[in-house]
Amino acid sequence: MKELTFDAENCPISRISKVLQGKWSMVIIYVLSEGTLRFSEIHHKLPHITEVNLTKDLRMLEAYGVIHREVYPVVPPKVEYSLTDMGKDFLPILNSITDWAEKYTTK
Amino acid sequence: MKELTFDAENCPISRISKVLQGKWSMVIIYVLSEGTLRFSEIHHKLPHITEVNLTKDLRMLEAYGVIHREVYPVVPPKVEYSLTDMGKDFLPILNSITDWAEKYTTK
DNA sequence: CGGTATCCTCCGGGATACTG
DNA sequence: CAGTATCCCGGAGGATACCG
Repeated sequence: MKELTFDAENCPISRISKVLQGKWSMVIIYVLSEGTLRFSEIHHKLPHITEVNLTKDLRMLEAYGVIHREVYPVVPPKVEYSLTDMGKDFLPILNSITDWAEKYTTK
Repeated sequence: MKELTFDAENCPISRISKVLQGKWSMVIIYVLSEGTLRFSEIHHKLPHITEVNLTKDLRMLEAYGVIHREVYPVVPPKVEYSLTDMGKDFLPILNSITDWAEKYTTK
């Protein structure tokens, strides 16, 4: 493995950990893996997260460049979320994590 | 991708997310990737984490089966930490995450 | 429809000091 | 050496209500 320092500046793990630390980050990425979704569609798939926190997490993922937010200036409002290339590149990792978790954890 | 439900009971992502949510979890796994380490050695490699939280995280990782804690009944105390098979299986994932973070984030 | 505003609680995580 | 014991604080995340 590569040699790393363990501060947020130089360590890629520390740098990206904020994204993965969110309770809902990975699940949001997962539901967006199937394609573009509107805010309400995401919320419908993830009813356990509140609108406040869904908004917060979506903005955070957007800030990190994982997802793209497209606003259509229509009435009623229409906003679509989709994975960026960065987000799509995370999908195989997410699959690995899922497999790993399934192998070693039990219901 | 597989079909999942998104509660901690049935969704492997949700089930394992606690492990990855910890600020230091992944870095601890990383430093243990090179081999067995004593408490003080881990702490030396990760000086930014307090002993309290290092202890807490180590116990959590142990509870999830990611690391093994071996206590030697000697004076002064000697405790060694190492990765379990589950922990070792996570290393390629950790590498992927590191590469992904390096590719898309900047210092 | 896609959010905000507000309030509240819990706990992750830091700082410091102490111990078997 | 390998932790505990306390104290403290910010912020994650939930609940509810409201808005352009």
